[in-house]
Amino acid sequence: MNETYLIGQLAGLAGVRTDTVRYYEKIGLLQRPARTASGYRIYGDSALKQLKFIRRAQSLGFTLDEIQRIINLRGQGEETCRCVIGMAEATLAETEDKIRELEHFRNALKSNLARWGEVAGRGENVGAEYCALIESVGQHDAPDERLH
Amino acid sequence: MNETYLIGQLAGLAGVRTDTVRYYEKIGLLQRPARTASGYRIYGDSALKQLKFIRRAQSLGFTLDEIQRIINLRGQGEETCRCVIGMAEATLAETEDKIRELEHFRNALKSNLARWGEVAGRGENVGAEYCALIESVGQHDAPDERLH
DNA sequence: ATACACCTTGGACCTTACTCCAAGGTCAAG
DNA sequence: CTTGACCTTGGAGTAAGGTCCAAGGTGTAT
Repeated sequence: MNETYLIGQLAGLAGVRTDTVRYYEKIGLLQRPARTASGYRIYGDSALKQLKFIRRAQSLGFTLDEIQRIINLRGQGEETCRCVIGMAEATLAETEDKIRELEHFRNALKSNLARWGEVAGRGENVGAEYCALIESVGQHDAPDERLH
Repeated sequence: MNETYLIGQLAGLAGVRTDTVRYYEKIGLLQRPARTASGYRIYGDSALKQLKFIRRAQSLGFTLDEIQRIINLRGQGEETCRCVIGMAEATLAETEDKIRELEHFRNALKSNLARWGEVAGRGENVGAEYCALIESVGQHDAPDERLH
C-alpha cells in the first residue's frame, strides 16, 4: 500500500501501454505526476486507481471526453450536482435501451443457434439468416447519440 | 412500394448523409447502384433495406468490417455455415457479457439516483460519488476484443 | 433563361484513441 | 565501464468512420 511506480509499472498494472499513460496525461485525463530528480514520472496508488477507473468507464461505453467531464465534476458545488444527475439520468435511459436491444438480439441469436445446429448438419446455408436476424432486431430508426 | 430514390432521398430515409452512402459504396458495403443517363445513382427499396441493416448492425456494436463479412456470407455453402455459427456463438457470448455489465451499471446508477434525490435537495456534492459509482462497476480487467 | 436545389468526381481533411519512432538520458547488474 | 532495460521528448503515423470542398453538370419551377 502507498506504493510508487514508474510509468512502465503503472501501465503494466492497469493493462495499458506507457504511451497511453502519457497520452492521457497530455489530454488532461491524468494529472501531471511528480518527477524524480532525473525527470522520470512517479505515480502513487491514486494514479493507478484513476487509470483503472478510466479503463472501466471506457469499457462501459464512455468516450475519453465524457470521462474527462465526469472527472472534472469532482469536488464541485450544487450547480454541478444537477448536471451530474442529468448526465446520470440520460445514461440510465440509454443503458436501459441498450440492454433491451441486446437482450432481444441475444434471444433471437440463441434460438437461431439451436435451430441451425440441425440445419447445418445437413449442409444448408445459414448466412442469409444471420442477416435476417440482425435486420429483425430493434425497430428504432435513429442510432443513439449519447451524453451531451 | 418498389420506389426508386436518388442518393439524397435514400440517405434521408436511412438517416445518414449522402457522403456516407458514397463512402459505403466505395468500401464495398453497398453494391454499385444503377445510374440515370446523366450519371445520377438510383436506388430501390432493397438498397434502403440494406442501408438500414448496416446502421442497425452498427448500433448493435458491429464494425463496418464485420458487417461486410456478414453480408459476404450470404448465399454460400457448408464451409461458410460453420463460420457463421462460430461468429454467432462468439457474438452471443459477448452480448451476454455486455448485458451483465450494463445491468450492473444500471442498478448502481438507479439506486444512486434515488439516494441523490434527497442529498441534492440539501445542496451537497454528488460528483465524487458518480466516480465512486463507476469505480464500483465491473471487476474485470481487460476490455473486450470482438469477433475475429 | 435564370435561379436553385440537386447530382457528379477526386481528394483533402477531421476526430478518436492510440502507437511508433528517433535520438538521447538513467540506472542496476555483472 | 559496458550492457540492457528502463526512462525522456517531439513529432509522425495508423485505423476507423466519416465529412467537407471545389469545380462542374442536371433538372425543374417561375
